[in-house]
Amino acid sequence: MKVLIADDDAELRALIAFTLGQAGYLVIKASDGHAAVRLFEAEAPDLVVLDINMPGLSGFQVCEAIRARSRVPVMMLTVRGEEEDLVRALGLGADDYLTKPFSPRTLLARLRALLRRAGMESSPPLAVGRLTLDLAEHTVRIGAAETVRLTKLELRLLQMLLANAGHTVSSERLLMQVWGHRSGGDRQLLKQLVHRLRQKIEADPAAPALLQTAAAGYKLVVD
Amino acid sequence: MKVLIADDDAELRALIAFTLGQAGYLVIKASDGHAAVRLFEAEAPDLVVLDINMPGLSGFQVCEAIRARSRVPVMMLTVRGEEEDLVRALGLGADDYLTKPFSPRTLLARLRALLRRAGMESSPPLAVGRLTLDLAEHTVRIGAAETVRLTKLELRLLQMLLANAGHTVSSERLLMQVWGHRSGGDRQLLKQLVHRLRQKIEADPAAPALLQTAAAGYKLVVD
DNA sequence: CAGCTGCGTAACCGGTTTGTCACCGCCCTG
DNA sequence: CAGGGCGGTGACAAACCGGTTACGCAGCTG
Repeated sequence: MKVLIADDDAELRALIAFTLGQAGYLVIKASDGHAAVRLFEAEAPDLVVLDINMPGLSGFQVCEAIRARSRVPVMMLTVRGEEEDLVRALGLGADDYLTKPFSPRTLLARLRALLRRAGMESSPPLAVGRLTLDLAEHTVRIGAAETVRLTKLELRLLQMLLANAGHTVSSERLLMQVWGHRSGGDRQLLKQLVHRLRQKIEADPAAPALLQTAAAGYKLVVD
Repeated sequence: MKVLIADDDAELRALIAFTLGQAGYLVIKASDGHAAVRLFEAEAPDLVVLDINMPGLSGFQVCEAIRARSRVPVMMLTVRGEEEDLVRALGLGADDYLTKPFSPRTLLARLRALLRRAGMESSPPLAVGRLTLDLAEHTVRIGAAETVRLTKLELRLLQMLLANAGHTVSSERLLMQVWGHRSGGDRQLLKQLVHRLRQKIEADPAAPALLQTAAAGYKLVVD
């Protein structure tokens, strides 16, 4: 699931990106309206989060440009009390909005509600490097090879790693994201799950090329 | 267009009723949760506006009761800063919410956006591939074969699958769309319904050609 | 009232998935 | 060099999942 974030406030952008990244979304960032439109066309995100006040094109203009060619869900960010903005944004085809300041949790809840409404079926499989992950079908394809069926947990694990492709993800975080809670002791589970996943996706499971062990965690290596 | 408003604040209720009345909606009012549920059943409104804090049943409980039997759009009203409430409301199946205080204009804009969205979804193609679904008659025809009578639930299930023909629809989503239930243990129901539907529409129910099991859900296969 | 239909519930079966345990080899350190 | 920590591996049992059969209950209808 690819999300485009457009906001000129670098700090807020980073916060949102971090939150969504944690939740398993792939995040693309833009710091002004022109970049947002460009990235939208280049990356075809599944959801767009737009600040209204931006240098260059305003959020309104970006929203309009997006709506001219796509019905992708758009969430607008506004400052409190600018009611005119809301009416205008919704009129332009935005699907929802958030008033700053907001908490990450609220953002996530609203965003999920939006995606649920939009029908997640339309989400194209997310691809990074040679890996193509199809969330709906629970499958991966590696390069041009056969597609492989994954179980629920394997899918979640791979999704997390893919969302942070190239970077190490700590065991603790994986444990948290895949199983939801659980205290420290359960390294064994992760060990097993990684093992099972490697059996499925690695050409030579004994010498992992994709899912590599890193200090205190694992990382996905893509070209 | 009939709208049910449930709020214990008489003044706010009147304001909303006036606003919506002006805008051409037919308004029904309830001052507590029990009345809301009763009126909902008696009047079958097209949209519901629910305050969370009400004597008798809370907005949550009313929302739950409504979702148990209908997919009508629900908008919740909350007081500012009760973030827990928002998350919970959206989790219960509410479609949108407003934070008090809000202006009539905002309410109207959000409400229209909601109806627009709900309205969009009411245009599923009736015929896809070899399948022809007749919503009014509660029947399907497969290819040139006999038409088959479907029950209400079977029809809804098939309608959902048809709307996403060729793509997997998750069990959770189906559960939600067909019964209105919040996701939970009720996989049994879906299992049964799928079984019964297969008996009716599959040439060989033991080897489904149309309604296939997919990872974490089902999909309709059309040529 | 008897029978039918629609639908929720329970129980069972076989296959898959997941959790657990035991053991291995490697590296690090005392 | 012995021992402990850590990741990888294989084996096995428990839990889960989808399909199926069976039953119960409510509402309708002749």
